[in-house]
Amino acid sequence: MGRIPCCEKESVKRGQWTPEEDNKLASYIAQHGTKNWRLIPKNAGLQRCGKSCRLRWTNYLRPDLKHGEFSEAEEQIIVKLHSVVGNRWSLIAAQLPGRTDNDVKNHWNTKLKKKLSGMGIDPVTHKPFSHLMAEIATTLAPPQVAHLAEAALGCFKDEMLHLLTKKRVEFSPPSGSSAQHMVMDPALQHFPSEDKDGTIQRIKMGLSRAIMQEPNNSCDKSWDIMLSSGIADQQMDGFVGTCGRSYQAEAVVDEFRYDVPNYGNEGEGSGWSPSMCTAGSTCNAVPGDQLPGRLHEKGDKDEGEEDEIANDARKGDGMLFGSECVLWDLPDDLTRIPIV
DNA sequence: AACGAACTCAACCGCAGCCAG
DNA sequence: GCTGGCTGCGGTTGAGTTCGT
Repeated sequence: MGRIPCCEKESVKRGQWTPEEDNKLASYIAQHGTKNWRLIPKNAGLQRCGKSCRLRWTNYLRPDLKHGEFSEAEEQIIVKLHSVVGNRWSLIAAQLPGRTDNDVKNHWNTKLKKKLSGMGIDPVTHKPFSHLMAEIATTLAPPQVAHLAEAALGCFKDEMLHLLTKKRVEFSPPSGSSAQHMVMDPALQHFPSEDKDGTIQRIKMGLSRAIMQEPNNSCDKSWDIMLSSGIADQQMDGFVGTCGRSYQAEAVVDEFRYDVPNYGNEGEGSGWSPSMCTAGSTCNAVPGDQLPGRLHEKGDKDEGEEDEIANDARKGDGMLFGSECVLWDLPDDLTRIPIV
């Protein structure tokens, strides 16, 4: 037994609302309120489905709605809340007076997701991509890696493709860098980079290769995933290097950033908050320890040791230091990946 | 100037949860 | 406790607009 439809599809109008329809709906609701959406179109003299009326009212006609650009403060709130509650748009919108869940959802999908991706942060987990790559390559046995890699590929594919196809980066390792010693599998160098299928194939092959390799140098492996998949030289703009391989590509990070007072990006963007870290992530930042996207390992290092590693990282231009791997041209505390 | 690609956002769809009977 | 109807929610679509070549 199927559900009865909310209205007869043949007799209802669909698509854009006209000003006349808006007027009818708004004036009816002003008089009678929003009780029983099924009856509203009938009583208001509209050839619309009740659901359509409700949507029109809640997303557009409600007098308390704010129209226009999202402010930076609103964007910060969305990012912070999304890192905690995920795609619970109505919950997020409830914290933004005058904004609807549809507004928030659209803004996230069209703007904020791309901004985060451009910063090298996975908009799903709010962790740096590099951290996720490292997790894939280091923490699991090959059969599990295969599954996780497949899942991750699904999550990132769109962002990767977007960046890959939007802007091709000329890739020239700085002279004297260890990058010059890097050998790339020739078989992987000839994928047609503008072809989406080719791109997907490259990504998949890179992941497959990483899975097949011995897990003796996990940091190299995470690099190889990106390198052999063709991501590193085309898409990973702003990638400074990893594990003894140092590169400098054109930074793609735009005006939006997790800004950190006293942290090298002074004066840009607005404040970082530990709440931007995903719930359940490795982030254990506390107020006063405001480091962007930092991969906090509770109790893994004492302060002196941390400082030492941080200094080493600064000196070393993206090398492998002790048990951590510096992956991104972002503030170094953001990018240090503890190697499991 | 023309055309195609990319982007935006209003609207739709279908599922899930809630609640009254 | 079960059923049916209503509402809310999140994902998706597509028309209109803007941008790039």
